[in-house]
Amino acid sequence: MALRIATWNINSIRLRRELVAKFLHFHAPDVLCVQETKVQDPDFPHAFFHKLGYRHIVARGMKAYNGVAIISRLPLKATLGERAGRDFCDRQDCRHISVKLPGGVELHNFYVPAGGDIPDPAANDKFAHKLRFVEEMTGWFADKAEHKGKKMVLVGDLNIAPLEHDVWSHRQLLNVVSHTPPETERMAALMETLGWVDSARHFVPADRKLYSWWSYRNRDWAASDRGRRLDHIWVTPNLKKSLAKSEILRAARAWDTPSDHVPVIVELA
DNA sequence: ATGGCTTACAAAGTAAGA
Repeated sequence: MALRIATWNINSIRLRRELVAKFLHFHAPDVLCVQETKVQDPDFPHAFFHKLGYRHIVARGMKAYNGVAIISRLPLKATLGERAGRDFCDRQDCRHISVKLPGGVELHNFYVPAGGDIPDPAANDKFAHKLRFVEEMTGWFADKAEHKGKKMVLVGDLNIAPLEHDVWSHRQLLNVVSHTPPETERMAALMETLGWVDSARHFVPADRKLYSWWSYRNRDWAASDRGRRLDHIWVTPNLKKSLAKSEILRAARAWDTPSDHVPVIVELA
């Protein structure tokens, strides 16, 4: 039996719930992880997704900013207690939520801080926060006692484009937040912890351009195609042989009133 | 020319995204 997992930075779940419905209808993931829901938990549109057959929802949101949720047609088990997620950098800013899926796969949904404009932790607190956040993720996943032997999937808007061809111009973006060496080096260290497998690059060679985000500010995003791959689905090595398919839904960037991110999907056999 | 746009919010201009 196949398991389809998707991730999508939705940039307001209330504003774009019809777009999510369209995605669920045509792409039928079993589980959808969303980021930037921008809604407090009591206001999450549970009933809307229940009617679409997605009756299992865990959400962790706050007013105006951030927020993550897992929308599923399979039963979910919370693994981290009441709040369903872990706090990073001593902030309760709703950037992580995790559940266990039927069959035992543990799923982690992250919204890593964007990091602001200036790629210097001394001059920019947001960039410092981003680096610390990834370091703390690394420390946590490096704790073998907690994670040993588990089948795990890590998804989300990680806000880092790690490889040369995960951005439209490696040379021009080396000093732009999302593709700087301090970020990509930390992401590599995070991947090392459990030997995480980058599912999109498992199917697409490293020398092919691959993006999941295009700025709103571009006049014609498709023509200029100045994208970055900021959204990821990683699996632990014990799931590598189950990887059956990967898709980045570029077409969703052209949907009416789109998010600036598009859905990323993985299928596990 | 990467910021030209988009979102939320004790609503007119901020803050934030990345």
